[in-house]
Amino acid sequence: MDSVNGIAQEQLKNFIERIERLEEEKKGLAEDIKEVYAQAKAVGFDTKIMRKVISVRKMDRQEREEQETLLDVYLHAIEGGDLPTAGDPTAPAAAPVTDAAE
Amino acid sequence: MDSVNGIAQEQLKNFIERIERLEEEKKGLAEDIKEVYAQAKAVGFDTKIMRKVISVRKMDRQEREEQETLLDVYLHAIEGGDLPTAGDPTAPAAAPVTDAAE
Amino acid sequence: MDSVNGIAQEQLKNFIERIERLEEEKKGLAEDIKEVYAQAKAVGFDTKIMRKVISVRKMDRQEREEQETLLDVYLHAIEGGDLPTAGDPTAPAAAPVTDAAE
Amino acid sequence: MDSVNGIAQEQLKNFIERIERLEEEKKGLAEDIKEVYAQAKAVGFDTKIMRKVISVRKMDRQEREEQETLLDVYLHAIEGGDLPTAGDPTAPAAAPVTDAAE
DNA sequence: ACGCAACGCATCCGCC
DNA sequence: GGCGGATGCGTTGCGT
Repeated sequence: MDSVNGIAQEQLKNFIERIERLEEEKKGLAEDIKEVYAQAKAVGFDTKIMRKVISVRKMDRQEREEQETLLDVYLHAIEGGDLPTAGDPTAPAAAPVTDAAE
Repeated sequence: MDSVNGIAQEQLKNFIERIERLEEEKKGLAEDIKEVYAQAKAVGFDTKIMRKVISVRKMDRQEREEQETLLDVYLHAIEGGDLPTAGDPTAPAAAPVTDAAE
Repeated sequence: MDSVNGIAQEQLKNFIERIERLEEEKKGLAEDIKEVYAQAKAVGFDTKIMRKVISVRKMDRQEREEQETLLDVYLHAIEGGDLPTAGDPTAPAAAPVTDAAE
Repeated sequence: MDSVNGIAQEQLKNFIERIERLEEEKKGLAEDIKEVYAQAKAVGFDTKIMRKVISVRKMDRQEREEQETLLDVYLHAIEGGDLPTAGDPTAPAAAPVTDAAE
């Protein structure tokens, strides 16, 4: 029993150390980012606006991805044979797919 | 004028791209961390407890650091000569209140 | 229907007023605190150091609390019977890593 | 000298304890506020919207206050005789009045 | 005017 | 799928 728990303990220690290591690195990157902002400010840029710009660009990217995903869903629906009977005009190929929207 | 603004614009672009790059990496690390937790959970560890352990260890470290900087600040105050001559009622920069804590 | 919405509205009004009242008081306390610092400064204390001292003491308290809750969480895990029978490799909720800290 | 520093220490201790006490109360109020939001949520209100409402009302109040202050400044300027020669359109009634700022 | 710290907000993850 | 809690981000205010 001792050896078993010992193994578990060793495992746990490893997990925790890995996580702490990764968080260290993450923290380091956060500091790097701060520094870049500081540099930008030092040469006269308005960091507040920069942040806005970055966040907008981020949203754009997210939006693009969402649309790609949506497209994938459509393509899948077609391939999968979920396609409504061809020739039936009342069954739109590009139907709501409501859950994808939410 | 065009060239001047062009330069600034170039600079800005560089700053923003650097930041976005760094944030990408940061995001990657966050994902790595999540994954480690997932692995730990998969072999039976309680992630909630793990998180608690990690946060406590983190606080330990932070507290040690804080105390060090507090000490620095004391020393600085003394060295700085801001310390009034003893007997001057207007003065002690800040006496140790350690015993008051308990 | 009118009376129903009227009731909800009344309720909402009460909630909001209570919150606003509480925030007023909070703001008042913040001002009191500022004032105490001002007094201390007026008689020659270094407020920067005072702030540091207070923050360190705060961290002390927080750390103590965190450790207590961590302990609780350990006990809970044990009591809860979630603890696997010793020898079950899938199991230890989270063994004490105290020695790993140093 | 010992007694002098002793006095200062006592004073410092008092200041710090007063501040800590006040911060305790502040924290208590913050918790109360959270609780009220929780209650509101429990009976079906959207706390996000509530927050918006409260912040808008706050801004309104601030705006009103700003305007009152501005009015005071005007009145002061008139009473104080800092008023530019009447009839001179180039000398704005709302001139800097720097000391009013303090 | 600057940097720092507190606050509130939005997001995300885990739990129910 | 909703809810609560935790984390990280951005904003504001304070002190220097």
